[in-house]
Amino acid sequence: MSFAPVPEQLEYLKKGFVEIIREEELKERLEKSVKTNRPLRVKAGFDPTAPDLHLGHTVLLRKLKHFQDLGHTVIFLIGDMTGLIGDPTGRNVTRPPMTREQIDNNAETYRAQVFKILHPDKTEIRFNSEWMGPMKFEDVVRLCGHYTVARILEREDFSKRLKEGLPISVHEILYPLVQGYDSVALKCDMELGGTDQRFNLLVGRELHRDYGQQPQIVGTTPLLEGTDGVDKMSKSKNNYIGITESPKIMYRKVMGISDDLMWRYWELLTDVSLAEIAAMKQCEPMQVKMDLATRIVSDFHSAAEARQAAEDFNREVRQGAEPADIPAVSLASQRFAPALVAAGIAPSRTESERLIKAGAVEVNGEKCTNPSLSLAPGTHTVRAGKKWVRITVKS
RNA sequence: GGACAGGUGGGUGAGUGGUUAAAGCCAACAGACUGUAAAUCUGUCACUCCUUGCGAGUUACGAAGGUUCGAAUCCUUCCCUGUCCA
Repeated sequence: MSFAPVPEQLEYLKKGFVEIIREEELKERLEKSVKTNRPLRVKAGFDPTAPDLHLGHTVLLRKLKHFQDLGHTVIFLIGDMTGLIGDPTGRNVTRPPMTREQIDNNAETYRAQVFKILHPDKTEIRFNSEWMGPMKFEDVVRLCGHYTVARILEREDFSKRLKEGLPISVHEILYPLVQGYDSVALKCDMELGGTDQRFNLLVGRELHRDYGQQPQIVGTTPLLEGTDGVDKMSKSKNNYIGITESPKIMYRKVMGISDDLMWRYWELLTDVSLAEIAAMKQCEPMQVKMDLATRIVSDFHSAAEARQAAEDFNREVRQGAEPADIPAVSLASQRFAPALVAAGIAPSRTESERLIKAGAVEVNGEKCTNPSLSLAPGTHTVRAGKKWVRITVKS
C-alpha cells in the first residue's frame, strides 16, 4: 500500500495530542515510512486487571485509530506481567496474582471492546510476558543498570509521595523501566499514552537509545474527566461511562454531565472540528447535549438504538413516566421495608426504611412513607428515586 | 538492629476512659427547584428487630489479648507505614 503525503498525515495526526515529543522526529519517521513503504509501529499499553473500557480509554484509542486510518500498525500491549505478579500498589491492598486463564479472559474482553474502535487487521495484540517472562534475574539487574534512582524519583507522583512520607515500593520504581523495555522489545516507532504516562513514555526513549535503537516518539493524550467533571474518568471513582453499557444507560449518563464538561466530551470523543464545536455554543445546551449523547451511543451501538435511547430519555426522564423495562420480582407477602430489599431497590433494610421515611418511595404512583405497611397480594409498581420495580406479592 | 511518630467510618480528618454509631468537610443517596445539567436549599448516610419510637439490640476506630462498672481512648504482644540513626 502507499501512504498519504507527510504534511497531510502530520496534520491529521497532530490534532488531539497534548504533546508530541518530538514533532520533527515524527515528521522524519513519516517521511522514512513513505519512502520505504513501511508502516510505523505505534504502541500503547494497557492494564490487564481492568478489562472494561470506558470513554476515558477511548480518547487514546481514537488517536490510535487515526494512525491506522493512515495505514500504520498499532500494537495493543497488555501488561500482563504485572497481573501475574500481583501488584500491591496502593498501601495495604495486595491484589492476588491473576492466573494465566484470567488474564487470557481479560484479553479476550479487551479484544472484543477495542475493536469497536480499532481496525482489527491493523492491530497487533501483544503481552509483555512474552519477553519479560523469560528474562533472568541478571537480565533484570542489567536493565536496572540503565537508569538511576534519582531520575526515577523525578517522576512527579514519586517525588510527591516521597515528600509526604507515603510509601513507595521497590517494584513501583521498576515500573517505568519495565514499560520502557517493552518499547525496546517491540522496536516501536512511537508510543502513546495519557498525560499521566508522560514520564514512563520518556523512559522508553532513553532505553531505546541505550539499546542502540532510535528513540521512540512520544505522544500524550488528554485525560478525560469523568461524569463528575472533577477527577479523571475511572471505574473506582464511579464516574465512568463504559463502552459496553446499554444505549439507555450510556445516553442517560451523557445527559447527566454538566454543560461545561460537555464541550470537553465533544472535543475528545467526536471528530467534530473545533470550529464547529465553537459554533454550537450558541445553540440550546440541552439540544447540543442530546446530540452528543446520540452521537456517542451511535458510536458504540447503532443509530437506531441511539434514537430509541433518546426517546426513552424524553419519556422516562424528562416526563418522569414509568420506564418500559421495569424488572419484575415475585415475593411472598411481607412487610414493606424488607420487601424493598428483596426487590433489589435498597441494599439493606435500614436503608430501605430511610428511603421510605424520606418520602422517596411510591407505590402505584402514591407516595408511601409508612415502613410498617405490608403490600397486599397482587402486583404493584414501586419506585424509589430513580429505581423502579414491579413487585408481585403472592397471596 | 536501635530511637521516634503514626494506623479512626467510601475519602479526608477531629476525638486521648463515660449522652461518641464516633465532630467538620467531601463523595453518595433522597426531597425541593430545574433542562433528572450546573448552582442552591433540606434531609439521610453501620446493621438487625419490632409496637416505626427523639424505640430496642448487635457490631465498629490495624489484629489479638488484658486492665476497668465502662476503652477508639490505658497496658501487652503482633502486623503495617513513615522519619532519623547504624
